[in-house]
Amino acid sequence: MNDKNPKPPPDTPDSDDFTDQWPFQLSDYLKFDDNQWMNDDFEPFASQNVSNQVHQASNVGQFGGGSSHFEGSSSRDTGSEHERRQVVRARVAFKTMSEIEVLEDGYRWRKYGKKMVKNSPNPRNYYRCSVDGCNVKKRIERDRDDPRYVITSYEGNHTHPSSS
DNA sequence: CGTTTTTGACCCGCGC
DNA sequence: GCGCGGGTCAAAAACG
Repeated sequence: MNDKNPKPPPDTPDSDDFTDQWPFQLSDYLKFDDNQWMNDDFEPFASQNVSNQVHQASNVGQFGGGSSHFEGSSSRDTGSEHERRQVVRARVAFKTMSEIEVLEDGYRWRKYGKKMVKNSPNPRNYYRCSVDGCNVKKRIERDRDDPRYVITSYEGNHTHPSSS
């Protein structure tokens, strides 16, 4: 299903223009679904309780790293102007085989949107960190080819300690 | 009571 | 210029 020539990732030289499009296709990430672990600096969270669900998270791909913090005040303007927020440079994709889409990672997430994927009865859930100051986003979607698989994508770095 | 969830509407970028 | 697609926010409701 993905034997087609994968488009070479632009690698995002230094442009922070990838506001809403991944350099690769999700399929590319799925490539290392349950095989490799390219941990770079990521914090392995789920290492505590994965007995029920089938584990096998995929891995993490960290690009750039670092420092990121998005500038801008914590308070958002009321639509007066477009705040140019610098997206954090951290994207992670996970493919997990579990009936539960919301895998516990030790953080509290607040759902802020649900969207139906076109051509697929699989809804896409958007989560955001509930902690004030932390702008980590989480996207959960089911594999359209294998509904039993769940694809979790993380964006950003947590700047707060985990609860448990 | 606080927080979260839920659904719809709205916005933005891009394509044609 | 308008439409499409995706993403986000917002208000109200549901829940602990």
